[in-house]
Formats: sequence, structure tokens, C-alpha cells
Amino acid sequence: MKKQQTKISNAVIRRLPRYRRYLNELRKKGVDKISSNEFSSLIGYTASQIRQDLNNFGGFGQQGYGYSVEGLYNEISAILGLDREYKMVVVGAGNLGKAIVNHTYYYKTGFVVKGIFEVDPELIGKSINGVEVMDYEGIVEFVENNNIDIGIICTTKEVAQEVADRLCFAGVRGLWNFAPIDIETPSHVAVENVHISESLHSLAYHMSRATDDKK
Amino acid sequence: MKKQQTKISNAVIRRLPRYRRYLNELRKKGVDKISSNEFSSLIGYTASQIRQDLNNFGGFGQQGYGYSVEGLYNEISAILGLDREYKMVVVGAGNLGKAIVNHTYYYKTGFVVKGIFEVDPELIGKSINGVEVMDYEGIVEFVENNNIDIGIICTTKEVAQEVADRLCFAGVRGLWNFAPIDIETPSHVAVENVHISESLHSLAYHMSRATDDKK
DNA sequence: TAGATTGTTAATCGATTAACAATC
DNA sequence: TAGATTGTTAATCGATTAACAATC
Repeated sequence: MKKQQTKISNAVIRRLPRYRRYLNELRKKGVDKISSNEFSSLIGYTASQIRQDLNNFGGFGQQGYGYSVEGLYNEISAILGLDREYKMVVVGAGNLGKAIVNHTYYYKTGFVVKGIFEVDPELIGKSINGVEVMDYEGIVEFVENNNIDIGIICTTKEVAQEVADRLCFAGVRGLWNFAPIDIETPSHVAVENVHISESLHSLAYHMSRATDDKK
Repeated sequence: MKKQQTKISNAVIRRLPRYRRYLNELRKKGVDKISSNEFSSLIGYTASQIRQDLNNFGGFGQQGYGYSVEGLYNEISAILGLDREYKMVVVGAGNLGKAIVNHTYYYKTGFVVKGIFEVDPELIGKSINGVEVMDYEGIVEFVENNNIDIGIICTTKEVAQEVADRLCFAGVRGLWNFAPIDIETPSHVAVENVHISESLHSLAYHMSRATDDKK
């Protein structure tokens, strides 16, 4: 991370995890180096775009050689902030909440679920992949005492903003929202609204176009 | 849908579900009409962009009045292809698969899960929200016999492409992929790769920026 | 060194915003 | 009719691609 004077566009940031994912696959295959041209044909962005994107953050390559796969993977990880651990809580122990707990468990990433919160007394006290399901009433105290970084919202859209407000009050620095509503946060709390069903609608659009074209 | 001569950019298509979601909320609140200016302050796009976006598909408004909320909601639904029913199958009865079945059950949308497919004998024969879990071996026959439109991939990334190939062979017209890999399909099969964890990486990026800024 | 490939500037392309004439 | 607001063209802005000098 050498430069970073100008603001990086969101389009660039959205591409970084994809670069990282491909680099990780190469790394696991034992590939040492890659040129922007080789990477281009693999990942589907132009070589020019790849070099342009990376040079927003620094000169990670070497002229005449290319990029070190391992090195670039680590650089991008650091840029994304993935070189540290994030403590998270999940609100809502339904299937989606469970799926997320399970995912972090399965992939063993730097994102660790420390607690799950629920209002349903049936679920409180149980445990999901070794993580305790607790009463939603105690969430503020838990977030404060455990230095939780991220709140994951897996509730209905009706209570999502309320839950978000409480999590922000308790001191999280980021929210990952799966409720179908746009969560608002104070400017110091980052938020990512996922909107899974909107991607299904986009799929439906492309499917009807494909059908229309045949006529 | 009057025009549609030129190709619509993906940026526009991604905004359509969001327009629709906000219109649905207005509709439920009993709001009859909305101007592009009012809509702008609600949804956070410029009035100009809203008008520009909509006029890709037709003149849905009325000068001096605005847009009919109900009318525009229906138009956008039709553009997205949401005025019909989609039959779907889920592959993988883990937590994510369950969450999706539950979601379509809960929201009663036009997307109906007709079957769930698994390789784990422990799960085959069970039922999730009234949908039977079947042996993955029988998926091609099922898709053919039940005119399935969409395959939902909730498997590991190792088998995801293989599952995709089989679904395409069986005749689905769209794939909704949750495995962390980019699924390839023949051009007549639409595909939406979700990549949930990439949105978490983007969140991490914004969180580290916020922290850096404080320094 | 010569060849390869980056880093970076310049050119192009596309998407967003502004402006305003058309019209309800 | 006058006022409001769309539909649409023109201007601007930003992102992508192309080109090439720098350099390993």
C-alpha cells in the first residue's frame, strides 16, 4: 500500500476480491508468477485494466517478469484488510444465520462468529457449530465486552433497521445486512447491503431476454 | 415494454429490482403517484437517472403529473420477467440450500422450489418446507419431467461446475450459483454468480479505510 | 544486452447529469 | 390556460482501453 492519495472507485474495490480469489487458486496450484496478459485470459478483465487497478495501490509487478502470485495475493489481502481477524455477531438464528455461521466455520477465514442473538426462547441456549445462541436483550453488553467488529443482520426487514441502530450504538464498525432493505448507518460504520433476491431478479431479466431473442 | 431496440447496460438492469422494491413499499403504503424528484430523494439516484433508466423501456410517466406507483411497479415487474412463475431446483440441502427454500416459502414470490437434490443418504427422503429432498442421481429426469426453469447451486466449489453442466444438459434456462467459483454456461443459459463472501471483503476494505482515516 | 512486461499517460468509450422543449 | 413534470438531447464526468516509454 504505497499510494492511496486519491479516492479509489468502488468498481475497483469490487474487483479486488475476485483478483484475490483467482490468485489463491493459482497459489494452491503452485504457480509462482503471472503476467497481466496471462491473468487477463484467466480472469476475463483486460490486461490494461488489471495493471491500472493494481497501480492504484502500488507497483506490485516487475517489468519484464510479471507479478509474483504469492506476493500479489498477500498485497491484495492487506489492501482489503484481510490480514487481521474480525469478530462478528449474527442476529437471527434462522436458516440464513445458520448458513453464515456454518460458512465461517467451514472456510476458517479471518471472520469469526463469536455469538448469535435471537428473540425466540426456543432457540436461546442452543449452540450452532459451537457458537452459543443468546438472548437478543444482551447484545449491547456482549458487543461491548467482546470488541465485536461486525454485526450480521439476518432478521426480517421489519426489525432490521432497529437491530442495526442497536449494533451501531453498541460499537460495531461494520454491518453485513441480509434483510431486503437498505440499512442506514452513521458515517463511521461501514455497511454492505446484500440483497440476494435482487440478483435473482437480474437472472430472471436475462432469462426472459434469452427467450425473447429466439422468437 | 415499447422500445428495446438497443442493448440495455447491466448498470441499468441492476437498478431495476431496487426501483421495484421501493415502488412496492410505496404501493403498500397506499401512495398513488410519484415524481422523479420525489423518487430521487427517496431512493438516492438522481431524478435524471431515474427518467433516463425508465425511458430505456418506454414512456411510463405523464408530463405534469409523474408516475403511477402501481403502474410503474407492474411495468418494471414485467421488464424483469417477474410476471410469470419460475420452477426451481436446489442442489445441496445444507444450511444455505435450506435458507433459500425457506425464503421462497416465506416470501411467496413467483419463484417456486420444486425439488431439492442431495448426495448424502442421511438427507435423502426428508422434506424441507414441504419440498422433498431427492437423490442427486435423479436430477436430470426430474428437471426434464417438471419443466424446471432455474437450478440453484448450493454445493462446494469443487463440484459446482459439474453440477452446472448437468443442470444445463437437463435443460434449465438459468443458474443461480452460490458456490465461490465463476460458473460457465452455454450462451442460452443465463447465470448469476452470487459470491457472498466478496461482499464481506468489500465491507472489510471500507472498515479499514474508516479506521485509517482516523489516524 | 535484448526481450518482455510493467507503470503510466493519453485516447476512447460509456454512463451519468444537466438542460430544456414537449406535453399533460 | 398555466404549472408541473416528463421524455430526450446535449454536456460532463468517470471508467476503460490503448499506447508506449521506463526498466527489470
